[in-house]
Amino acid sequence: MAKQMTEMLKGTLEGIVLAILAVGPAYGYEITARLREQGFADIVEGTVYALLVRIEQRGFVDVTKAPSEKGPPRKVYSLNAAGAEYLNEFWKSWSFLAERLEALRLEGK
Amino acid sequence: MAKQMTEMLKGTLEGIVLAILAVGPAYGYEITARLREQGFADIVEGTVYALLVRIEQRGFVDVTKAPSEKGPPRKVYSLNAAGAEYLNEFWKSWSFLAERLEALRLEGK
DNA sequence: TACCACTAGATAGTATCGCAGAATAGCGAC
DNA sequence: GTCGCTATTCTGCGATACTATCTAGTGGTA
Repeated sequence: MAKQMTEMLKGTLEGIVLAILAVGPAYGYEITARLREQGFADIVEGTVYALLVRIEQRGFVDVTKAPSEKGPPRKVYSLNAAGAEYLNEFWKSWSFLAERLEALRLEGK
Repeated sequence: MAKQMTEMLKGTLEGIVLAILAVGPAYGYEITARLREQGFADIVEGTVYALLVRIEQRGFVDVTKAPSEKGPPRKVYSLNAAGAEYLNEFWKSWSFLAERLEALRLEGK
């Protein structure tokens, strides 16, 4: 993927993962796989796990353990109230940015 | 500013500045002022100057000096062919991200 | 003179992402 | 029963970009 994507993801990936969790609880491995399916082919697992640790420490998600058929137990994350509010702020920031960029794109041609 | 914006700007601010330069040549102080007018109130000048140095070193802009009525001479940046192409790639990355996020936002409610 | 607006830059600090690899845990084959 | 495979999580280092704050030079004005 374009190297620009790497930098663009900083700050947005967090929102993306929170948005995924807003749809329903999920665990790290699953989230990574879902991102890959949706076209974020180059997102490394380590990145997702680190992000999950961060949002857990900031209290945006609740965590439960669930057994897996194969492999270590899954850590299932679900968005809580604080996380939902933070996600809402994220959407505001994103909307602002997207509007500004759309305006610039039109202006440029 | 929401702290989210700071991280979100990484990778996008570069595209924003290039898009501004696509409209017409401009110098650093002017670009900063224009960003502030457009709602990016908290972007500090040092950020813009550092960014301009980067895109100059990567060969995306041509630079000329122009005298100022008040103050030191202006460094006027204008987008060249390489910069235009890079900006085009930026728009592609941005479009992809914006589409994915829009889909997620709809899915979430 | 002193201050303000304009213009450019430098330094140190912080946060996020990529990469590579280790660690853990269950299941089937041999 | 141990070897290997898959699923799942975690960790440490390096690269990059933005912020905050400061330095510094020019010219007009009170």
